[in-house]
Amino acid sequence: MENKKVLIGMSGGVDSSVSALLLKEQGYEVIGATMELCAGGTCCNINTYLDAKNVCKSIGIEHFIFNYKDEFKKHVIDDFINCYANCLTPNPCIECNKYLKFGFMWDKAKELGCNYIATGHYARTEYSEKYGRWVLKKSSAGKKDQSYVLWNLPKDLVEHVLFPLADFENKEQIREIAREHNLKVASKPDSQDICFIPDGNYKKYLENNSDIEPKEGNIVTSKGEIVGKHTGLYNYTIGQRKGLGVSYKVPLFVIGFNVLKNEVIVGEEKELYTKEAIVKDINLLLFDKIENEIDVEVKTRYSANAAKAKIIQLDDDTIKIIFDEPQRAVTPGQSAVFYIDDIVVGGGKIVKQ
RNA sequence: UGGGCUGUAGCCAAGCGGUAAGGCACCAGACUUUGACUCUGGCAUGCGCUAGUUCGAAUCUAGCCAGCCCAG
Repeated sequence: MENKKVLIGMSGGVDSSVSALLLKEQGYEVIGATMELCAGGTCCNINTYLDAKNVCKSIGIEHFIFNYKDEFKKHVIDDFINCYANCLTPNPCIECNKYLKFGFMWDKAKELGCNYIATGHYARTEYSEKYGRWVLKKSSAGKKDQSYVLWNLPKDLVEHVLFPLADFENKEQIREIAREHNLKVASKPDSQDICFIPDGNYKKYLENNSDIEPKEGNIVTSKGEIVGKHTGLYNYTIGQRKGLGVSYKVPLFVIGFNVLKNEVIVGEEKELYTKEAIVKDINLLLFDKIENEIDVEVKTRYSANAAKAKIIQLDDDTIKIIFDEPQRAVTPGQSAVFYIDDIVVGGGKIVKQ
């Protein structure tokens, strides 16, 4: 008999609550799990647990709370701090998905005898005849699609992952379902900031939680002209325009850093475009290895449009991207995710432009 | 001290007699994994100062002040 037991990660929000409900309606044996990740975050306050527990109670499933604070600190927060300390712009959600949701939580699922793990992400998994394997795909949600933040989940896990929201096109439909079933979280606002920095003030967070210290320096143009002062390299990301406090003939954007001289380098918009990029720490989902150059579409930021490009695997851990058209603000630390049609080929972390 | 030039919002800058363009910065809102990008909206009753000419002046005139350049 098929094992239809699934552990679903529940954040106490609308998406994961409705996901649990849908799985139950589809005949799965559902267990809800809420991860305790950090004290005081939007993901981990007392209401989070209560909301999740209440939802589970009203749809009639079991609910557990698991403490992963240490793991979260080690794999997500420390990485986040490290990135900023090295002038990289991190995606903490990607680390959290890889290590916590689709790592430790999967271990827990197996312990509980589950064959599946589920989350409320807007993404899709399905078996592809063409490729002869389970694939991760974009959801129907268009702009809300979250396949980008899932590129780093373990390849052999794809067939054990369920995304009940795969076919929904917008969040209103999901809220509607929640209302129909009288779930109290139906109107809960979307989360958006980084969960462990609820006020969005990551500058203050870094200063209070790491060795990083504000160290003033010059803002210089690519030609070496000093145009202003910065408040510490970690406060800036490539492509940034606002908050420089520099007035110039044309808008200036951050185009790079000179770590040795503690300088932020700024330039005009056209200086933000690059034709090539190198990514490391790659994870390939669709193929085991990329033999030759292949044509894909690449997203270099969560909200960026996919751009046509060729990718070449240089070694086990490295891929070179050559864009058909130069791309704006390709930023070290961010993930590049490759797609063929709607299927996630894989991805990697951008190391240099 | 003579000669020349300049003085418009935090910065750059149009206007050159008809009732203050624009860009940058900044602020607010939308969007958002990013105080990122993008979008939308806001931002000089006043044009170095003081008099005058005029129906009307940032625009013309006089004096003054400040800065820059050249000469000494």
